[in-house]
Amino acid sequence: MTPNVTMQDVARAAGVHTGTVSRALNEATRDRVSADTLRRIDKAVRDLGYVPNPIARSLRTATSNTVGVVIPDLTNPLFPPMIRGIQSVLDSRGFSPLIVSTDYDPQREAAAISALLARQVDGLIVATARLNDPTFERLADQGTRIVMINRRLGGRDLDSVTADDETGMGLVISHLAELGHERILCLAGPQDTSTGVARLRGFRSAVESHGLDRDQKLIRICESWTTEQGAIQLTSALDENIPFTAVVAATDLIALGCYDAMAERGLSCPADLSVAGYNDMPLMDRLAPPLTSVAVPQFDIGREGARLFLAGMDDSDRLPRTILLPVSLSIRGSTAPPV
Amino acid sequence: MTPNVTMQDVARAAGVHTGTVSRALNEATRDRVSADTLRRIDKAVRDLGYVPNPIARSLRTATSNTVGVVIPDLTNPLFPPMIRGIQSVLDSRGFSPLIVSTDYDPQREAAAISALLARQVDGLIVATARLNDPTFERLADQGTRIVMINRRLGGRDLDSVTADDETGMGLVISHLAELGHERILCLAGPQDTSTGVARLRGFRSAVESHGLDRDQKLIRICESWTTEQGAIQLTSALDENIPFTAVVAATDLIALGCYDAMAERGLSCPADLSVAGYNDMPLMDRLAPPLTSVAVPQFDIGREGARLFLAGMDDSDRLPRTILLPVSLSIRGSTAPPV
DNA sequence: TTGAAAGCGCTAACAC
DNA sequence: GTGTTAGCGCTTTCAA
Repeated sequence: MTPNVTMQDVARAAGVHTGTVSRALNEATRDRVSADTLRRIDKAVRDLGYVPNPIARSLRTATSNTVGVVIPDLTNPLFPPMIRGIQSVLDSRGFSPLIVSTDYDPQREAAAISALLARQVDGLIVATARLNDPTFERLADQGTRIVMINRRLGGRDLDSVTADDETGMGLVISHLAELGHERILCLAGPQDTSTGVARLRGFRSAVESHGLDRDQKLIRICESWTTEQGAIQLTSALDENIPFTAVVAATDLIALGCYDAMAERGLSCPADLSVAGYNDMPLMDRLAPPLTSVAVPQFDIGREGARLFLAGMDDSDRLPRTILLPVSLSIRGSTAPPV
Repeated sequence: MTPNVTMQDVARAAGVHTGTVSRALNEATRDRVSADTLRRIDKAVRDLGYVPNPIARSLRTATSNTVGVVIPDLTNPLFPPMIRGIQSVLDSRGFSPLIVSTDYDPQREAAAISALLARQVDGLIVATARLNDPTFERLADQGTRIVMINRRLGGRDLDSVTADDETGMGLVISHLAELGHERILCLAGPQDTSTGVARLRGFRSAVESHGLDRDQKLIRICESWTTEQGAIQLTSALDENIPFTAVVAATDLIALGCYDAMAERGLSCPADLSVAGYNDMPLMDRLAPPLTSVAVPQFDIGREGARLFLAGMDDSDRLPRTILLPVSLSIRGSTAPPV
């Protein structure tokens, strides 16, 4: 690889000892070195093309300047912008993200987390929280720095950054109510996640406050956040002949499944049924028809999550913070007045 | 964090020395330890919940079981599936990818690569190659293991996995020719990349072999692989009043730009103009209209790239291999006979 | 087959 | 302000 020039070499070239070189190269201790020595060391570093070995540093300091980023699925367009947000903050502080994809599988998640901890990450930014999973609280108790993004835990809250799901759902329902819809089908997400629960709660309270039909049959829980589940649930709702004129999905992928189910039945959107999604992922504005959706600030979620993480690094006993980011409604062609 | 149990602790518990523990825990040297000792060590490991510290291991062995993955843009839907492919292979061998996003910026790329090398990655899987960039050849000469995916280098070829771009472009042109198009506009990609060049070459030779119009004005080079460039280039082609009935874009994003430019002019696709993309990214089948595109095996590109990487790890002086993966054409609503 | 010992490159007490 | 010293946790000669 690189011709390994070590701190020893620099020390020799500058005529000082490695301890001094270390001090000179460290932001925090740099001022404890005389200006002249500093100059000689800097020159030696440049001349030799010295680049510090972070492995050795990590071994000594037991910190790795590395943070594990736990994502359910990299190919879900929701997450890449969050990762970008995370990287934008981490880069500026010399931290590197170690990204793992868990495929929504608790087993894989556990394995991935063990691997990350073994690699001595300085903490975790986690987008896969489930409500009744003690894993992260336990880790936090053991001193692992953890920030939840996208979803929160059930019990004691750790640092978290999520979008305001209840409000978001309220925006959709207001919009549909204004269009004149009275019976709205809700395809809720898995209820073992904070987003699944919060969006459903938002649906319920908005339906109530707008005086819409509160028929329990208008609520169906998807088993997963997938297109397939969206199609299955809408199909079976249609099969049951429950009347409704609009459907709001807990996520854009579920809404895509609605498109599929409707296509299969020869139904057209929004003529036969209005459809709204959630998250406003990239490309949702280009679908046929363009999807009305709640826009969540994906990049910002990542960015704020990383900031929270760094803040925690700087001050270990801060109280956990819960950040709720604002959402907005992107109104498009998939929603229209009922016929 | 974790109550740090070290190899020392295991050695003590098993009544042996650390050297023996090390041998026992290493696949390659495990058979040089007696069955009895092995048992005691394994028991101690379990009892104490010992997990090896890869940092210390890396410092000693100068390998990190880590590979840098250099991606231009994580939010480009083309890349996440490749990363999945990479992870699927790396996981099984205990390697971790270190993913960096360069934003198509050579400066950021250089910085990212330095950081990766400093972190002692065992090599690089690179999706950002440019034709006349000596960086990677130089690194390879210095002994860094490198696999190019998605794009290749210009000169001496390193290990690489790409899709068969010339053939792919041929498929599109054949399709359009069969529909009856004779003047096809090509929005080629940047010519400093192998994909940009190969797809344009494929266009030229297919146009020739089908006896279509070879007007040089029907070829325009985009400055970047972006929606914006697609819109700009199509708009200016339309402004110049060059006649054409179809446009083939070097990439789906460029094709999306064509959709935008056409919308702005009130043109409709495919009635006024057929449009074809390249890569067949996720969701392209759901656009309005669904985009005809060349499907490249994104996951497989990543997977084969990672395999090549591991093969190189196992046998340092293999000859570089160039893998060309087959493509197929996804015919959809954006292409139709000219009117 | 196992033990002893050295050292990967760095940081951090502690002296001076 | 700088040198000295002692490791961080592991692997790998070399002997026994």
